[in-house]
Amino acid sequence: MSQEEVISDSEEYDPLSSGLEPEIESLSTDTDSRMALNTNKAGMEGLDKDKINKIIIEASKGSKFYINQKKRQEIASKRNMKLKQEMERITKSDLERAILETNYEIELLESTRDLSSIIVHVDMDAFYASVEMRDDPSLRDIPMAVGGSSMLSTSNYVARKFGVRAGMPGFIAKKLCPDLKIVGGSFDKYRAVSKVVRGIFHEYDPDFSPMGLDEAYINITQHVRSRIQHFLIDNNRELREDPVFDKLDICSIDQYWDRGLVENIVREMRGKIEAATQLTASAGIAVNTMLSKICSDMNKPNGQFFLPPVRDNLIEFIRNLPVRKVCGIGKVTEEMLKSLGIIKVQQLYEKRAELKILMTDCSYQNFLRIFMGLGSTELEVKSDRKSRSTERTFPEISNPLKMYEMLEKLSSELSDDLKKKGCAGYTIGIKLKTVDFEIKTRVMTIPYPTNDCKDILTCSRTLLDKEIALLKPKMLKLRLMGVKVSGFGLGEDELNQTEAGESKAKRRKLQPNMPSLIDMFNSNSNSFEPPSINNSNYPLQAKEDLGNYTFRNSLSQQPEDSPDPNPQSSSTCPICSQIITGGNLTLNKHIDSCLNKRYIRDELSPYTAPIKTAGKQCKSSTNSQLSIQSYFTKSKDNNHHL
DNA sequence: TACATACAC
DNA sequence: TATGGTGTATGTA
Ligand SMILES: Nc1ccn([C@H]2C[C@H](O)[C@@H](COP(=O)(O)OP(=O)(O)OP(=O)(O)O)O2)c(=O)n1
Ligand SMILES: [Mg+2]
Ligand SMILES: [Mg+2]
Ligand SMILES: [Mg+2]
Repeated sequence: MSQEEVISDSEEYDPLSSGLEPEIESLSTDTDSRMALNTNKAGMEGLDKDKINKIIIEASKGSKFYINQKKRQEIASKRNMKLKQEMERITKSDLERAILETNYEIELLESTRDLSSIIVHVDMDAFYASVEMRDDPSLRDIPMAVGGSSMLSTSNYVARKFGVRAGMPGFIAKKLCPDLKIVGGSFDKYRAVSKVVRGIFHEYDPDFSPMGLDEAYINITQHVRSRIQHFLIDNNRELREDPVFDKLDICSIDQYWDRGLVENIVREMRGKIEAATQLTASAGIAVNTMLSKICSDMNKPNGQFFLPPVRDNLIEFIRNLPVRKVCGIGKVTEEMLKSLGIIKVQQLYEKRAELKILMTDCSYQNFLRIFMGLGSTELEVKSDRKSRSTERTFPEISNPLKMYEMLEKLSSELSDDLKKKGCAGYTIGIKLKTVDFEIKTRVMTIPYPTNDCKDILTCSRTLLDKEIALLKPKMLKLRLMGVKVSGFGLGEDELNQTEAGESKAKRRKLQPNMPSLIDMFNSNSNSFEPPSINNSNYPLQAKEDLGNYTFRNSLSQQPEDSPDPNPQSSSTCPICSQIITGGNLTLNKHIDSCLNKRYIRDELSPYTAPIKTAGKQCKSSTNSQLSIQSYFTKSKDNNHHL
């Protein structure tokens, strides 16, 4: 039972935990949350977590990945301690005031409660794995997963019993389950299946909202109502025999939330999916997206769960759940809340005043809505994509020439993709992941939108060169590179349609006369970024295929072009463009200080979980401050509404 | 705007 | 031997 006793033999000496902050360290409750098995998934109930985690940790220990996870965990843990201390320091009077405020906000929110919509969340069971099992019967009864030895996309339910799940490296999964069969996937196949499934969703709600390939939110309110209508008034005999009405006593359209009817219709939809694809789906039925999403997991696989549209029912339902079940609350938020003593949604409610004081308004509002069981009752119209990107993991690269080659491939891919989609953006970015799993992103904005391969390459090279220069004399060792274009503004099609579009288009019409990026770099006139310096002293072996890129030389000097400057000369800081005199030592010191300004803002990084998940943005709380104030002025006269 | 972080699938 | 790829939202400066 007592874990302290069990782990004593594996306890490590941790230099970070000695000395300075003994009381904080001793309070640490979270040591492995980032590495441990995440059982928040259907089919993973009742596993021997301790045994599985031991294997996972054992297989991971000492790896660069593990070290990085540990580091991040430490940061989050410290942030959580501090948060807890802040909570303990809240004064009684502040708390009382916050309770009054929060109760009033709850009351306002309560008045927005809408139980009228039937929101269904449908999600395919073990999607990729099920497709592969369907197509290869030998996989059907054995533990299997889709992916490779370094990463699994998903696993079937047999494998989940061993702790094997999506996002787990295959080689670790093999340790958990030596008989695990790992098969490679084919995205095209899943996309094709998805198309079929979406066709069925469309029959029930033309405005359904897909989330990824295997799931969607479907508002079937209208479908059910018109189905009743036809059943009641249509003289068509076939419709009168609509089987979903079997043994039900439906005599009015107002009975559209009838449990039997709604469940039959959802069962029918799942049946159509299975008939069309030989794959099973599960569904959740509730009054909003937040709840229906949770419900679709309740009876997985091949099941459905109906949450009655009754306020007290759904509040009881949600409050008994661990906060982690809620979409948008992941590992980090779970741990953060745990440090405040919050595990179940009920405790979210009990600590509402503390949360109001401690959290940003956005997070706090989100927690309010969660414990009240509120969510989106309308599905959002699919909004345009805001960015496109491509990235790749590879065996370590530390030679910049190889990095350039990679950027070239990525830029070309991204450019093709952008052109195919007919979009172009002002902002070009790169993503780098070092072999230590540290992630850097760098972006630059240019004066006109582009989807041109050369432009993307030029910019991404500039950004990369800057990082290389910055890190010198340390070597940049990468395991991943990526390129991204964002800031689309208006797409090509839209440019000439709206009025705003036209004026924007006009502003961009200087394009024909606008110098190309390359020209801008060459002329060095008023360049939007200081010219990059690549005076790194890596061994740069000339390669045949470098000749293709005439702009390469204009972009950044080759190492021999800019040898290490005279130790006494002045140079430009690649970060702030300031001119630094006094040789390399001074320059490096300056760069270090710039680096610190740039990357080390705060010992504790902010807590930044995204709130928006599915459905329409909450229209509520546009002016909660005003509401609170009006409450206080009002409450002087009548505070009975508390 | 730029960057890091968290989350979903 | 080995820990993914694509996209969005949020906090801070
Ligand atoms: N980290 C992840 C999670 C999921 N997927 C892919 C594979 C899944 O099959 C598909 C759908 O994701 P789900 O979360 O719905 O998981 P499954 O459908 O596999 O299982 P479940 O039955 O729990 O829905 O997305 C992925 O590539 N990487
Ligand atoms: Mg699924
Ligand atoms: Mg899914
Ligand atoms: Mg969650």
